[in-house]
Amino acid sequence: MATTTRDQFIATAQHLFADKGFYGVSIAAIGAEMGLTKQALLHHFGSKEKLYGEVLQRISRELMASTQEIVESTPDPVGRLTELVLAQYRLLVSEPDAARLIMRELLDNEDRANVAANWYLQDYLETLVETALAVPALRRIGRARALAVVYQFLGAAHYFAVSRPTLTRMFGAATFREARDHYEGELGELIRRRLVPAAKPQ
Amino acid sequence: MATTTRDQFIATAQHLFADKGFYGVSIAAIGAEMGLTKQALLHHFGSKEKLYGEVLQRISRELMASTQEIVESTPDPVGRLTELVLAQYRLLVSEPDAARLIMRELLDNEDRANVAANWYLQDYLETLVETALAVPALRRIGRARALAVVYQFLGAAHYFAVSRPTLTRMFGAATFREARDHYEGELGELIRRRLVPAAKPQ
DNA sequence: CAATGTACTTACCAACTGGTAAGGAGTCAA
DNA sequence: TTGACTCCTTACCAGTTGGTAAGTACATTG
Repeated sequence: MATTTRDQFIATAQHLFADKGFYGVSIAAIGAEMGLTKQALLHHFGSKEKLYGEVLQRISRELMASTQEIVESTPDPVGRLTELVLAQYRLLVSEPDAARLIMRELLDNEDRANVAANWYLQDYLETLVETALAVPALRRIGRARALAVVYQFLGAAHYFAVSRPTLTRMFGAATFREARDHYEGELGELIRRRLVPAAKPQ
Repeated sequence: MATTTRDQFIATAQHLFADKGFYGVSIAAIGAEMGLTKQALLHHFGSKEKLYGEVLQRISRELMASTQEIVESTPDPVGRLTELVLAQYRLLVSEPDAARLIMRELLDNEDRANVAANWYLQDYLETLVETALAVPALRRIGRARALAVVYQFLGAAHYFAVSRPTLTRMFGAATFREARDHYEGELGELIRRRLVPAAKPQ
């Protein structure tokens, strides 16, 4: 409970930036959300961009942590690849603000602070590709094509993690919840089927 | 070539909005991009939001067009579902600005003008789900779970359509191009494997 | 030629943007 | 009790935001 004002700023900013994007949120609005003035924010972080950078860095660290752990504990490539994606999915779904922010970084294509998020994503993708190339069914596929395969897994995970508001509006809360409850299992199924050797040539 | 100023405004705005988001682009900037003042823009559209709405509407119409056509021409559910996703993928990849804008709409969760994009997406998803439920391997799966399955396909497609800048920066233009060249084929493979009846219980 | 309409301009506005400067209130150590 | 430090404030700034008002330049039409 001993969250410092500084940490609260980061948390509040993460939520607002996820909601409206970097340009959509003013530092005054972030301050107001906490009952403070924007100068309190500037006192702690110096500038809006630096605050944004810290938000991104915190998210990156979180998302990177699980990867290393799985790599070390799961030697079998199929299991490792599956678990790498599913763990990432769980993280993104459990922190939708983080998921949306990363997605925005993917879109923004500006030089701003997105280096932080990209470092994480690059490391993560690199690991996925390497693992994919160790899967028997994918061994002779080549790096670029392996990237295509794992990117589909990641897309299926990340896209859903970002879609709750829209899907809820479209299909209602109950249907969304049911879909969400099945999503991880279905994602596992999708991956498993793709990693299995091709069926006999009909 | 007889593009009116109005159409040019929509095209320019689409590109800039895709790049920086609604709040990241000023109407003055859109005008300047065309060598005009922002009042020229206001003359044609009345307000920034209305322009944004028109951009979204145009994209929605484009993306909706292919769907109906495929539904009518492809009776087999597996083929139809596959083609619905692949056609959407092709469209999104061939118009990355549109893809990025739709993705932003997915994130924004504001009431602004995103109704336009959501109408398209809802119709499209509804069609996907219906088709999925007609696939033998998915028949007894339930609506919500079918939504989960097709959403994975869409995620795999849309996510990649949005990622060129980032992937290029990370892996270089050559690797990206190679991955892109394989992506549609791999996406088809992913879908096919998921729609086939489950393998014999190991 | 006058009238009307379209496509644009300059001039202006209040509100807000991120950021600087300076100071107040509290704590803590010498 | 004095000085220094942290955390926050009010006051202020120049630049930008979306938008209004009013006019200019130019066709089209009567």
